[in-house]
Amino acid sequence: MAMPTIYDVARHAGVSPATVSRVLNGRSTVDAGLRDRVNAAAAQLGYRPNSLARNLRRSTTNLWAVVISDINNPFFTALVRGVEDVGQGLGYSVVLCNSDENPDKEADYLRALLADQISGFIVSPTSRTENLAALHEAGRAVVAIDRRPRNLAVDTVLVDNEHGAREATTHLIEQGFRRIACITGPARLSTASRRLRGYRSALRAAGIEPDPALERHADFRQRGGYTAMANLLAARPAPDAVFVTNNLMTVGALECLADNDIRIPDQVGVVGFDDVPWATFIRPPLSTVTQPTYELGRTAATLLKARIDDPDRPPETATLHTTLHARASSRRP
Amino acid sequence: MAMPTIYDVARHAGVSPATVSRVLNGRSTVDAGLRDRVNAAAAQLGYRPNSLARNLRRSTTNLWAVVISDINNPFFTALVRGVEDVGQGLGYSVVLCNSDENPDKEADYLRALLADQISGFIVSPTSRTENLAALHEAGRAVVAIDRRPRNLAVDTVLVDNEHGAREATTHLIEQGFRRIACITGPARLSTASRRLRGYRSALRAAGIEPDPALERHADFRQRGGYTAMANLLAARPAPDAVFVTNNLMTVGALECLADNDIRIPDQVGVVGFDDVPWATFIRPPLSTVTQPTYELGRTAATLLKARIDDPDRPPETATLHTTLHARASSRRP
DNA sequence: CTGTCGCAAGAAACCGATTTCTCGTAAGGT
DNA sequence: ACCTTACGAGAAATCGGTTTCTTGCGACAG
Repeated sequence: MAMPTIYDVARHAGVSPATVSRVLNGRSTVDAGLRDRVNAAAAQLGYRPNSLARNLRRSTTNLWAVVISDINNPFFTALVRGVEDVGQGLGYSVVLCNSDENPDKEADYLRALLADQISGFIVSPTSRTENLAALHEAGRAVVAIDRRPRNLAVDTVLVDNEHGAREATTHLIEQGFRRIACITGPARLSTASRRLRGYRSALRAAGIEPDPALERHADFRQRGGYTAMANLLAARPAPDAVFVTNNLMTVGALECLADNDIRIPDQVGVVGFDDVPWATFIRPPLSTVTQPTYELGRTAATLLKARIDDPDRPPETATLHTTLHARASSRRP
Repeated sequence: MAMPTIYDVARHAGVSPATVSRVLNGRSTVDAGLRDRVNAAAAQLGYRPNSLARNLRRSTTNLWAVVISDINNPFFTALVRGVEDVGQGLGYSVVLCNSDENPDKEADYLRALLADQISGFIVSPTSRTENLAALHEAGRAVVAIDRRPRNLAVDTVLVDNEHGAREATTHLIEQGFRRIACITGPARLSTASRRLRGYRSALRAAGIEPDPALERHADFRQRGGYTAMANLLAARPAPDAVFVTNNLMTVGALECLADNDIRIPDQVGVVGFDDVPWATFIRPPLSTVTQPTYELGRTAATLLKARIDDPDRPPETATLHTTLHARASSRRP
């Protein structure tokens, strides 16, 4: 019932607890005979070290916290999976927290976790940088993911948002679309503004002046995408294509187009950012800019480990690349 | 830089650490003047108790572990969110583990977590019950979710799988479909077998003898659903409808039908188990049996708390209800 | 033969809280 | 006025490990 302690093992092997600790951690040379006796005793009793006690003494833990902004978004869950797989391999467990894009909730979580001796943080930061800055100043290992925190030099993992957006928009232009709209996220998030910038720069490169009447900021969720699309449909002259900068908003936009019996791509061409599992089998198949989500998580975890091992290394930004999958939703007949 | 300890607060307030502890936990009566001084000192120093030390002394933690079998499945992530929201309200953090439907990986996780003084476990068990049984025998609070563990009396949260499946199948029959196929999950999982049983019982109730040639066991993933569907299409006479018992396999089945240019519901009617965000806007809209996923998580968390507070209460099984959303994919023209 | 050095292993301190034990003071009863 | 009782608050033990300090033994050099 009660777990055996290191004292039980010591007594059982006829040595001191210090020696047991030394054997189990392999830090110091111990007589081979004693070592075997300790190992045998530990095995026999089914001893497992109490990590609370160990971590209290070492003042660290084997926990990582991942704070994401929307647990309902498959983008973030795939990312968590990447983090988890790497962490697991290195002996860390992952605590998952969902900030819901709410800076106060994020602050609550981080404040609580700060007291928990968590050894590393991977955060998709909300707009308010102070939360992350506080962690960083407290000397904790921090990696920002998906979004670039303003005015804060921490390790960061991003995708090349501007390039991805430019590629998507250029593709629409090449297909002959001219009045191309863009539904992007909250202006305060770098992800949203970079993608918007890429969209605009593609238009300009093709000699089309970006029209503010065709740009919408929504909330990166399904509902917001629906509303923004409905809103765009009322614009005159109406857009003939739309570039939607995340997966959930793309779902909303498609739902809106379906509700209004608008044919894709004849009446409106569509390209979405982020992959979705059903992109290929809906009719028409959906064109997407896919991100290496799982790899983003793995990269963040790797950077976090490097930061923990060497807190003084200069901060690094890893930028991964997106891939355009052009399918029928953006193809001019 | 270094976090202040209870000794710092005590010194600052001119009292003993014991008194600080008493004030902060509100367990005992303390002179109002001292109380205010302690609170002021704690606030001024920004004191947060070190949870490692607290938990070591109390020999418990404020951590819950949720072990799910597929983090890529939105069903499980919605569920985790329900757990997390309740846990957060009660002061628990949630550690997320992904067993990937692999009993060995599950065993590794649970063994590691057992040493971590985790105070509660919510697990969607793989087929091997021993892992869960070990936890239970070690006296830990455990709640099984989504699947009923064989031969193990622990708190369990389920949906009424048999009823949901019967309702879906009956609906297909009422719409005039006759050769109704079923793609279900691994036979060893109660979820899969119960849904299959509900399907069969609906057929029998309508005077149709279940045909083994129309039943397929796959792996609850997209790929498996695709293969099973392809396989079913080769059956002679071919099925005129299919009931798919989870969301990811439904995606695979739909993909397969699309690849083979099979019209839904004219050639094959479709009903899926589990909701998906895009059910309403694909053409035709997808009929689904939805589960109250978020509520499942909340219920599991509530049961877990009750179990932690009273380890001796008799095990309880909560069964939540599914809802059939009949849409165009299952409607005979 | 003796003094020094190295090293293995036990003893004890420590991490930072909570909780039990102890003591002193004030209140209340006779 | 004195003795008992209650209670508030400090001292010290405790949780279970790790790490530093100390000790004792054997080896080796002078």
